[in-house]
Amino acid sequence: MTDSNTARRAQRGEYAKSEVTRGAILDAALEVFAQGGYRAGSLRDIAQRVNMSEAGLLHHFKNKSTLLLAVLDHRDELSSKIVDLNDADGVETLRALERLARYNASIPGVIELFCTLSAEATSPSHPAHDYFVRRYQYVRTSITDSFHKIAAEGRLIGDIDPYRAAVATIAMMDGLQVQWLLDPSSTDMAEALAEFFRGCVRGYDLDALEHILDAQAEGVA
Amino acid sequence: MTDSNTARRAQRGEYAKSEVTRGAILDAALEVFAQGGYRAGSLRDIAQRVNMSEAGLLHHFKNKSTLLLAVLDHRDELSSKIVDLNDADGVETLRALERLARYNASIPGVIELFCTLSAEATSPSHPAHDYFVRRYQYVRTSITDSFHKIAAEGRLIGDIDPYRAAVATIAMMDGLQVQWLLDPSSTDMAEALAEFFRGCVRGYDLDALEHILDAQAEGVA
DNA sequence: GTCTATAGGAGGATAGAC
DNA sequence: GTCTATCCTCCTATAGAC
Repeated sequence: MTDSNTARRAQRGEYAKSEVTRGAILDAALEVFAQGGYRAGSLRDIAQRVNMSEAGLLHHFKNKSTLLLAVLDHRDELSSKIVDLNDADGVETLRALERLARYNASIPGVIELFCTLSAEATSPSHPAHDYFVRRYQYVRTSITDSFHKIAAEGRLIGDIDPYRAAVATIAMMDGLQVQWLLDPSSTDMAEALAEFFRGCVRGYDLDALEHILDAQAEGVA
Repeated sequence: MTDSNTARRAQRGEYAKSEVTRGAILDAALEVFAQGGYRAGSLRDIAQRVNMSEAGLLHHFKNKSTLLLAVLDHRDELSSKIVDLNDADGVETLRALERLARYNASIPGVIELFCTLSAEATSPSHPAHDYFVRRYQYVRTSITDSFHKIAAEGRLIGDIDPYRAAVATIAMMDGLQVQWLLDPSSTDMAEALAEFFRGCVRGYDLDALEHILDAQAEGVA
C-alpha cells in the first residue's frame, strides 16, 4: 500500500536489491514477532537473521512499530489471495475459511503471529491495536454478510442470527488456535471448524446437489 | 498450596502483616500483568502500586516468574469456588460456565490476564507455559466428562462427539474474550456462549421440567 | 545501502544497612 | 520486612563514516 512507488521502481530494476532485502526482513520479523509477540521480539534478533546490523535494518523501516505494521500488511495481502471474504456464495466463503484453517496449520508461524499479537494488541497503547480493531470489524461484517446470504437461501439452521453466527465463527477460529498452539495434538482446527459450520448450515458438506438441499430445506421447514 | 504453612501461621497472627502485603502484591501484579502480559509488565510498576521498592517486593516473591505463577494459583483458587467443573449434572456445569462468563465480564482485569497470558504462554520458553498446558488439559477432560453425562441423558444434539464439544466450548470462550476485549460492544460473551450450548444440548434453557425434556427427546430421536 | 559507535533508557536482580 | 545503592543486561534509536 504505502510503498507502491517503491514496488514500481523495483519492477524497473532500479532498487531491486532494496526490495529483496525488505522482503527478507519481513520474513525474519514475522518469525521473531511470532515467538512471544511484539514486545518480546527484538530488532537485534531480526537483524541477525538477515545478517545485518540493527542500524541497517532501521534504514528500511524507520522504527519497530512501523516494521510490525508492515509485516501485518504483507500477510494480509497474501491471505486475501487465499480467501475471498466477499464471495457471492455464502457457503463457499465458509468453506474457504475451513481451507484457510487447514492451510494455516501448515505454516505455524503465521498462526502464532496473529494469535499472540491479537491478544497483546488488546491493550489500547499497543502499536497494532487499531489495526486489530479494524480488522475484526471488517471480518465480522464480511462473515455476517455471508450468513445473511445463507439465511436467504433458507439454509441457516434454527433461528440463528447472522451477526452472532459471525462472532461465534471468529471466536471459534481464534480459540482453536490457542489450544492448538499449546498442544497441536489436542485439536484438528479445520475439522472442528467444519463441524461447527455443519451445526449452523444445512447441507454444509454437500456441494453440487443443490436440488437435494432445497428438498431437504423444504422438508425440515 | 505451596504456602499453606505461611497461611497457618498468619491465622495464628504471627506474620499477619506479611500475608496482607502478599495479598496486596498479588492484586497489583494481576492488574499489571493483565495489561500487556507478563513480559511487558514490570516489577517496578507493581512495586509502585503497593508503595514499595522493588527489593521489598522481591523479598516476598523471589523473582518475577514466581510472582506470576502465584497470581495464577491465587486466581484459580478463587474461581474454583465459583465453578464446579465436576458437578454431577453435566448441564449444570455448562450453565456454571455461562455464569462464569457473565461474572468475568464484570472484572475485566481477570479476562485480560488470562487472554493475554494464554497467548503469550504459547511459547514453550514462557514461564507459565507448563501451567497453561496443564490447565487446558484439565479443563478439557472435565468438560468432556460433562458432555458425556449429557450424552448419557440423550440430550446431546445430532452426533456430537463429547471431546470435540469440549474443545469447541473452550475455543468459544477464549475467542469471545479476544473480540470482547478489543471492542466490548461487539459481543455479549455469556449470551453467545448460551446460544452455542443451545445448539449442542436439548433443552439447555429449561431447568425443572425434566419430563418435558424427556418427551421432547423421544419425539426428535 | 550498510556499517560502527554510541547515546539513553528500562528492566531484573543482588548486597548490605536499618 | 523494607530500604538504598548498585550492577548488569537488553533494548531502541540516532549520528556520521564508508
